[in-house]
Amino acid sequence: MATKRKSRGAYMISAVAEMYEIHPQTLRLYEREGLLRPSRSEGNTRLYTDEDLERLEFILNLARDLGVNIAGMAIILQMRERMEEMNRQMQSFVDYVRTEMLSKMQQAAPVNEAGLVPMRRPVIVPQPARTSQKNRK
Amino acid sequence: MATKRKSRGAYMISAVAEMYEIHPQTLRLYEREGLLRPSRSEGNTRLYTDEDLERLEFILNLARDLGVNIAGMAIILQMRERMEEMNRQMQSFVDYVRTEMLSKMQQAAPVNEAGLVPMRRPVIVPQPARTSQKNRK
DNA sequence: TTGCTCCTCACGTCACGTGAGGTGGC
DNA sequence: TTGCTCCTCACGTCACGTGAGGTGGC
Repeated sequence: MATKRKSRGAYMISAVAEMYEIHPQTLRLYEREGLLRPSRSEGNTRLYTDEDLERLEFILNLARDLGVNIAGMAIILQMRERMEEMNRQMQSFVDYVRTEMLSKMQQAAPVNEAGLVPMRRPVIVPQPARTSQKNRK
Repeated sequence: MATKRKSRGAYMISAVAEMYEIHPQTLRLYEREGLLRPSRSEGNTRLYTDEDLERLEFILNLARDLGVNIAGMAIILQMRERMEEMNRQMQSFVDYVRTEMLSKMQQAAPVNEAGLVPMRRPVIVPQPARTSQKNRK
């Protein structure tokens, strides 16, 4: 399951099926249900990119290890994307505040940088959403 | 489904079953599977609070309208809690930054408050997680 | 007693995964 | 031609929801 991919190519369905020990029909099923969207060759053959495979690994974790059905996987994938977006916005805001406070402070009355952000500020450093639910119950 | 509750009491299983048109056995099933945790009376009778019912509404939305199975619901409920926690932390950080910048600024060189937070700052006001997935495909 | 509660066991239905069968392009 | 691809149809299994049946306390 922790299979690592190195190349940047695209994989045909039988290669993916073998890598993940999954039936080709199941891959087609997941696509029909909207969980995966591999591109197609000119001859209409599915081509799975590394990004597709990362998504597939997440899906297989939900399906096999956790027993989630397709409807649940669709929602969970969507929530995962929202959490990742929230993390990005949070990080961008934190970065903004750091630089903005720094420049404002120095402009007003120069202080050493460490003093600008008090050590007792709320801990908000976001843990990436990633695969963390795997480790819970 | 948008049933509103006003009282602050606790409900026995048949009352909840009637309110939500759900079989009492299904409520017991959801509890056995860990989705709901109603308290019990001294005589061991389940007592559903308003908080339990809010959670039940969310569960029924997932089960009936979206077709999510129990394993999926458990994960989605867990992710919902994490998103709510992230929103709280985000809001607390925003509040902190506002007050802290305000005080620092005024302490350094008094300015009108509107000038402290530039209008072009990143938009990060978090939409509450709530039931928003309902409105997406 | 009545009408609720608790529990366990069992069944019908449906979603998911998989297999078969037939087609077509590199 | 061989070995892949595409597709549809159909079946077995299992989870979910529900019903029955028997118990006990307000």
